[in-house]
Amino acid sequence: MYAHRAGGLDSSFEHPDTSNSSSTRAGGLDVFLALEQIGGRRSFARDEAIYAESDPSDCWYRVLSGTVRICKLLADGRRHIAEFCFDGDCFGLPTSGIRVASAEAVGDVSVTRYPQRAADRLIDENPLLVRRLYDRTLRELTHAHTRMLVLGRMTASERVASFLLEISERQDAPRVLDLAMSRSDVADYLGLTIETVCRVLSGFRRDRIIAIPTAHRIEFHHRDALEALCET
Amino acid sequence: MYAHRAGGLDSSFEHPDTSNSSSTRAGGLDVFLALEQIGGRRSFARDEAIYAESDPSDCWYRVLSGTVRICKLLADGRRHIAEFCFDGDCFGLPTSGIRVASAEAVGDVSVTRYPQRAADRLIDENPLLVRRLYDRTLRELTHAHTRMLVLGRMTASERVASFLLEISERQDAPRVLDLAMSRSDVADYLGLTIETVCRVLSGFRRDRIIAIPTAHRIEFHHRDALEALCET
DNA sequence: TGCGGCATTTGATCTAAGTTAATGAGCCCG
DNA sequence: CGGGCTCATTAACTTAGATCAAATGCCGCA
Repeated sequence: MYAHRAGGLDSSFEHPDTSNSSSTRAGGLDVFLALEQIGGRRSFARDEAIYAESDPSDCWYRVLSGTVRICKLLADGRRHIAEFCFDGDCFGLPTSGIRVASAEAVGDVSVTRYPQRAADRLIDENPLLVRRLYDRTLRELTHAHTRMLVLGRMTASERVASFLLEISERQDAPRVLDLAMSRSDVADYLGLTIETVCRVLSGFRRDRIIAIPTAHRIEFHHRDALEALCET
Repeated sequence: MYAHRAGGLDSSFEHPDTSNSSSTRAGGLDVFLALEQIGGRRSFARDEAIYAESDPSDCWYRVLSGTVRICKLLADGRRHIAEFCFDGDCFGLPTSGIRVASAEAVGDVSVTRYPQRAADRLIDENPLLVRRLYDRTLRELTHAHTRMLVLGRMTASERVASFLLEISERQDAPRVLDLAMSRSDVADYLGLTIETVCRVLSGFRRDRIIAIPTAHRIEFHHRDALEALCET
């Protein structure tokens, strides 16, 4: 249930033929190359804002390296992280003309920036591309539904277990996991507090399910125990 | 923050020209009419399953009347409702070939059923239609992100307030609200228990924010108090 | 190498919401 | 009309996780 790739465009870009769409192949790779052309590269330092909530939304992004967090805030400062984006993931796609969440660099990050107008033109001209974007978004929606189940119905241990497994799958790291984000980011992603995240991790270590050589590195010793915790 | 329409296809169908897409108008209404043609009508009784988790997924649906709930279950029976679908909302759009959630009739429901293959063919032939579906899904994703914030970071009162406002906006009922769903559905939608939902509603009534003439009818007396509770 | 500051961890208490249990209110069907 | 459903409500008590508080450890930098 933690298995997914939130950013599907990456694979679509590199291997368009793996799509199960029955779309015409006319245009082929050119479409995606063209999209790459119109993107400009940007870099952001740790904790820097890529865009803020309520900013006008005139472009979207794709992560080249590093990790990005998508955040929503409540008036009193409570924070929720909707998503972490890794290499190849897209974020900031337009819904209305206004950002409904902010995007921040977790560590140093570089991204490709796609101006909305140019991308829109390209999208309108290339049915295949919309189809890809559509399929990708549908997959993200599925992931969002899984996240809701986690946030709405899972215990602290189950949430942390599902987080570790999710990140390890997305980073394709079955044995050791390097977490770019702080405990506070993890807590805000899981709807918990820093202290609870620490306590659960310490518990897993005590039970020899994981090892924590440094705060940001997790070694999996009994992945099956984590999997058992978040069985649907 | 509760303002949205999860099902955008309804308006797209009826008023395609309100789209902000710069797509060619070639084809116009015909596209949507064609989609309507391939749909067949189905009816389901209260609590009947429209499809189940892990079923093969070969069609999708649009609500004609009644309310549908999209559910996910954990192994031990804990339930989460990802979404309620009302008139005009679409559900069950394909992500993989397997259902990742079940759909059930909250009350008596009638829907249009679109066979996947025929709809896919139509979609591939009509860029405009994909574009609409894409925009709609993007809007749903935004709604999902808001729901995550609710589930991850809001208190019981805030959750219930945001629920009442969300449903009242989606049903376009600013003064009185007829809830098709049970307290248990509401609880599973909000990540709470039945008892907590009752307690919060009773609290709102005690504070004269709402009246509850019958269990399934809510009258708004101080909508602003509810809005204040879920200010972002 | 040692110091300052921040992030993480651990421990002690508190509380919002869950659990358990009893009661009330519709409402269907005989 | 009335008994037996199910669903909703209210109350009493418990608890998972939050909050508050205090180490501990680690990393950058002089």
